[in-house]
Amino acid sequence: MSQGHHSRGETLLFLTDAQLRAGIEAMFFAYRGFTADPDRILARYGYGRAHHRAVHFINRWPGTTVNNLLAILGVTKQSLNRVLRTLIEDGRVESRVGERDKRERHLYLTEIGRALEAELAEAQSARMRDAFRRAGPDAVAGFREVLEAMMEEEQRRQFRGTAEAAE
Amino acid sequence: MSQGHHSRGETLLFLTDAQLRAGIEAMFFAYRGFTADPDRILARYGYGRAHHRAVHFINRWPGTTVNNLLAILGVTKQSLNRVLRTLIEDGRVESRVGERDKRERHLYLTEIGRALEAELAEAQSARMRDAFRRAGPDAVAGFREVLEAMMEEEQRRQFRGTAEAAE
DNA sequence: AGTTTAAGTCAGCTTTGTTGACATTCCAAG
DNA sequence: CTTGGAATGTCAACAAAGCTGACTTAAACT
Repeated sequence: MSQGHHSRGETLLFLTDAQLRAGIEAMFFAYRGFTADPDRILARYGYGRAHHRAVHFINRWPGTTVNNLLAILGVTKQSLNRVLRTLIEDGRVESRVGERDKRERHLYLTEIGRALEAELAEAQSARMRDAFRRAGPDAVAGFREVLEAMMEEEQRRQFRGTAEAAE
Repeated sequence: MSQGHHSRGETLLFLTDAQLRAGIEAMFFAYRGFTADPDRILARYGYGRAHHRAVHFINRWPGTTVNNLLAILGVTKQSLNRVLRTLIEDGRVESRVGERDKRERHLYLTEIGRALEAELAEAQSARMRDAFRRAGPDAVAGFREVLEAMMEEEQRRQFRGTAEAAE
């Protein structure tokens, strides 16, 4: 059992198995809380988490192509397509054939699509804001650092892209 | 955008939409990284995330009953049962009739069940340890605080239970 | 004796992932 | 110019893992 043996001049962390396991369980429980509010809203519309993710990232990058979205979401195109199809049928997403390259489809939220996105974002932001307020500014910075360090390399690059585009 | 502004007193935080959205996306990407390694291992055994969760918590609380596990995992018994049945058939989990109350089944990992758990835990811990080391001790404390604040009330109580039992 | 509780089963449905096959479009080599 | 391959997106079918509802069995409680 890895005794967290301190060490190094720099990091000097006692990381026992118990601490790591607590971190793992915290991720599990927190992620459930994180998705709970949107899930309730989505259920009212007959949507699932996959719809939420699509709507979120289309809102984030209007005009993105299906392929772009695939790379961000990390699912197969067939899986994304099903979700996209229902959103388009319901008039929440618009798919425009590319002008330069007609193979591509550019995706946009419609008026009611934006309304849905706003409703979901507000619910999720409220919980995040609450958690941030309770934990305080220093904790928030640490939270972000650890999460970023936990991503796969490719996701980290994507995240940095979105995060700085956000400022 | 979003100047973090540190007015103290309590926790005055300026939380812009961009900051909150970055937090939301960080959770999304980090959770994917968090589950990526175990997913690869599970696939080799023909298991899924549901099996991982069951094995994790049975290891955590040996002798726990089916009902306990249901409360922790937050799924229906039909759903859990399917997973549990395959784990028992494969000889990774043992189900013992309760001595005090014979209606109950107490769950334990077998030798090979513990081996699987250890393999999964090691992979997930490695990434967590790495993230913790890179982010540093203060960041880790913040990470834990924010995650705990993000859980639903009931999950938070459960987590505190597991976390302190861990120390 | 009658009710409640714990566990499990059967059936059927939904969401969201997967592969495989296929149509359309673009582009570049011949 | 044509043609063959790569890129993009769609359709079909299947699997994992959630869900609800109805029910059984055994044990415990009152």
